[in-house]
Amino acid sequence: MEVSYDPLRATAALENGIFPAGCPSRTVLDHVTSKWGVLVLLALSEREHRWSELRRRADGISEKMLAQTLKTLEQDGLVHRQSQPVIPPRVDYSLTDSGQEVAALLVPLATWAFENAEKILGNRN
Amino acid sequence: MEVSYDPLRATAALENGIFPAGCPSRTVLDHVTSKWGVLVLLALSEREHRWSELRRRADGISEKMLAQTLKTLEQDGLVHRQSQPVIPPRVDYSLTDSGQEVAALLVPLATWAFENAEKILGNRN
DNA sequence: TAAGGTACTGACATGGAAGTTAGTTATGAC
DNA sequence: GTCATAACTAACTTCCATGTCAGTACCTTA
Repeated sequence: MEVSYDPLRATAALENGIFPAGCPSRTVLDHVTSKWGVLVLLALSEREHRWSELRRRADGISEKMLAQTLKTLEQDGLVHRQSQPVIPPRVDYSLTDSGQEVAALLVPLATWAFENAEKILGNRN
Repeated sequence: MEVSYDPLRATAALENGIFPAGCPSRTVLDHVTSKWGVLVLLALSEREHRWSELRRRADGISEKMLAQTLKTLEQDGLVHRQSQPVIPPRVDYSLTDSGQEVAALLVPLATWAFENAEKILGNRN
């Protein structure tokens, strides 16, 4: 998968007023940068996960929030849900092509946060 | 400015359990991916802005939220605040080096959101 | 026989994020 | 003399994201 990024179009997009309030890009941005959305996308960027694995990987998430987050991302076409009719139930979640695109952009961001966390929060004292 | 990104360290960071709950990276990530934080960083990635300019650029933001967001980003050492002792007051905000680093990662994300918003929210019907 | 894993859903509660309104400071414009 | 402006702060309120708890269906293991 290749993530294409044309700086000219980027500039055009951000040029005047950035995103007006209520514009769809805001909604999308909110979904993918949401507290739990980021973590789920990051986990899935590595490999497919099943429900219970995600629950452990996104440390601290409640079941309700995991369900909600996955539903949103699935509706957005970023996450693919595949349930197998077995007992006990087994559901696998993976990224769609679009999902892979965002995840690829999210990973460097998370890495940056991880590497700079100390320095940044250190300023605070 | 060059943003260095070493995929090996990235993998190490994300390898086990991603970010544990309550870990500082989560806080940092929350700051830079917050609803208004993203918009402010994007605006400043272009050029220095004064308060009232940011207020217009981050369409829909309240004064309270702008103040709060800027204060957080300033404490994090991502945004530099320079006030001039003139009447009426004039305060300019710009990115620090760290700020430029994150902003550089945020721009492609925002661009992606902008370009894919229609497609993504279109799924929804 | 009862306890536990799996993938959920729904009702209810709450805390923190966000909005609203008003006030401040000092000056220049009318 | 009073209105506007710029960049805020503080108090109060509202609302939504999130948490908590309970329940479901079916099977496996102890």
